[in-house]
Amino acid sequence: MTASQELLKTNKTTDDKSRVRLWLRLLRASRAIEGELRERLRTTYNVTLPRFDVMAALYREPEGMLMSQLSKYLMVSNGNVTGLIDRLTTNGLVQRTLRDGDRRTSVVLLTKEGRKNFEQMAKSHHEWVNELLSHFSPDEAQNLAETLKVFASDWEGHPR
Amino acid sequence: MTASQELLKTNKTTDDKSRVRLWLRLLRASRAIEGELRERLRTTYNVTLPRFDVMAALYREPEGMLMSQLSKYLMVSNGNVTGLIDRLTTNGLVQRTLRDGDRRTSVVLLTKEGRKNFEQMAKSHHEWVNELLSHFSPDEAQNLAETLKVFASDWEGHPR
DNA sequence: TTTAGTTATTTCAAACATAAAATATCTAAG
DNA sequence: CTTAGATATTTTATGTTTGAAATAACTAAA
Repeated sequence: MTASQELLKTNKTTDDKSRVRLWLRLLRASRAIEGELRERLRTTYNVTLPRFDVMAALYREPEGMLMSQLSKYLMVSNGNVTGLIDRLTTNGLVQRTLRDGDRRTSVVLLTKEGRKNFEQMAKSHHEWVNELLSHFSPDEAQNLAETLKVFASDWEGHPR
Repeated sequence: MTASQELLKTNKTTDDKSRVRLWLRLLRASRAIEGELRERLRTTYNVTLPRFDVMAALYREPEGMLMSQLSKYLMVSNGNVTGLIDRLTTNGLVQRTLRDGDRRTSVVLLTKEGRKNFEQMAKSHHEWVNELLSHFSPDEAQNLAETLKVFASDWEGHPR
């Protein structure tokens, strides 16, 4: 075996292991942060993480979003969004409106109460994230975020 | 306002935004990868991701694990593990044994069929992860993994 | 216009997940 | 020995999530 073949083999192996390890670390990191945020949202605001996520998505779009847009943006199934919106609607935080000429679609948006409610939570959420990621310097955070950008663009369109 | 105060303020702001952005990217990345692996596991092996995760954990411990160890390692609740193990047991992939002198605990381990079954899936899983993370070079992957190590150590013990 | 195919959403069944309460067992202080 | 507290697991109620099937509405070709 030549030196370059040896190098190639070595790289392949390192490669394999390092990527799997990276994936496991990535998964553990997000589970840890997600779990902590979930608990704080629950104890502080009596809200679940999925509901917070929905409200965060809707807050960014004052004009509202289609169910399918929400589903794609949050990367969860359509049926899942239906249930979440149903429950948020029951609580008066969200409302469905029929605005298009398209009667299949319903535009979902935060109610006034929903916006007010979210703004409070968002402030805490913001601080918590900064606390939980305080290990990273601003520069590190920026670099890391840039590195992870690929996924957003590469896979955005994947239908579920 | 002095120059240093200005700088401080600027840094604080950058800081805030970059960390939140990092968290959102991290979350999107793991959701994207997780979703893809979930689908491939389902279509190829007719297994759910949570069950795969349990089997992966047990595979690393031929002597078996306690329910509480599993729960902590996978970062999910106790009750959740009970259900997963129940279903895996029904399928003959996992078994509970009473080995200790402690009758509260049950040691869970893969059956022979479970091990054989997992080994097949693990091979594909390994390849898939390498494919899905192929955007990262081995060096990048290694560095990134090292960077994310903090979470494993910082939060490992957090009870849920 | 009719209708075949597409798109948007909901419904459904099963599984997954959480948090709190219940159960069972162990441990150790008195 | 008794019992108060700790530990390990399961049970329960509620909510989340998926994937497939059903429903409803739109679009465009014949």
